[in-house]
Amino acid sequence: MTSDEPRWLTDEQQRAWRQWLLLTARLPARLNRQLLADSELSLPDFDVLVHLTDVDSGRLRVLELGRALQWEKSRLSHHLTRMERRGLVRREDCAADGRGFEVVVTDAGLAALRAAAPAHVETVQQLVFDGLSAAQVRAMADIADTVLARLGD
Amino acid sequence: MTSDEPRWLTDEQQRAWRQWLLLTARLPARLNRQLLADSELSLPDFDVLVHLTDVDSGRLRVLELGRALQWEKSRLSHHLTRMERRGLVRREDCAADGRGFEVVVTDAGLAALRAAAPAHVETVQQLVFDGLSAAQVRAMADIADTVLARLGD
DNA sequence: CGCTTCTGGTTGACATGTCACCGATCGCGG
DNA sequence: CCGCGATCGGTGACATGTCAACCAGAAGCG
Repeated sequence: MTSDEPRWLTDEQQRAWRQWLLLTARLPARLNRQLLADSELSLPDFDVLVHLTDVDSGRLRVLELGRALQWEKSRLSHHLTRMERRGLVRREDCAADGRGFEVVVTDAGLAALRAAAPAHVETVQQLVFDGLSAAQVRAMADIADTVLARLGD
Repeated sequence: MTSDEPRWLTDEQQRAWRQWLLLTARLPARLNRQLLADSELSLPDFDVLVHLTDVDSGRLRVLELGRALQWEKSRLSHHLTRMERRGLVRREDCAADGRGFEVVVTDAGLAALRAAAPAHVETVQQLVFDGLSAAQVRAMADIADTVLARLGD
């Protein structure tokens, strides 16, 4: 038996896979370009600020933020350093745990987010949701859920 | 009328969107890690080699390769330089057009691709397709087609 | 032919992301 | 209280990706 023969993709799968690869490369690139052109924020900056402002306090432990974004800690650390240098967020010592820090949105960060959001959301609407039926949106969420579950954590 | 009020995402859309963002961040990262662990290739390397070996001659104009991958030309140029340094591909002058180059897979590149492919395909199967129904695979392709069409080109 | 413009591709500076490793603190068992 | 592994987070070196500027050959046009 050739039981160790790889399970190659069927034509259907191959087509879906290649299209998906193209999409995951091009859509974020496009959104990033739109954000940079219309605001002071990059797409990663935007993500960080969205998650921070999701919470009332506008303040999150680095670890919590990392969990929400699902970023590696070193990536997050580097990015926070860059955002801190630009005055978008601030690190503050954490009273409860001497090792940790809390990340706080600054006024400038909040202002930048508010300025960037409308055009960004409109772009997402136009590029993605305007073309999809409600059923497709559900399918998209289901597919993402399924695969994310297989990725673990 | 507040006709310039941004069209915020509905809850359904918001959920689908956030899951999709997570997926597009984490799945490529995972695939890249698997490739690097099990072979000499990164995910971008793999993409380049797949497209090159798609053609019988194993040789493509830089421009053609760029179109197939949908990469920016400078990204492709940088990446080819790195791959050339590692002996995976070779640039050759193009007879038909003095400005252009042809990219050729080397024996080492071909060997690396053949060595990396089985484990990579198996990983894609396990993480993605084993969890999805045939209908979901079709939905995935349709969604990708639709959004790619809206991205233009 | 000679001039301009367009095109294929490269380069350098810089932003982003990853890996491997470090250092401090916490928390728990002895 | 001490010791020690686990946890929180940062750092440096490096790979990857982007933007803008550039250069050489091609192509159109007088």
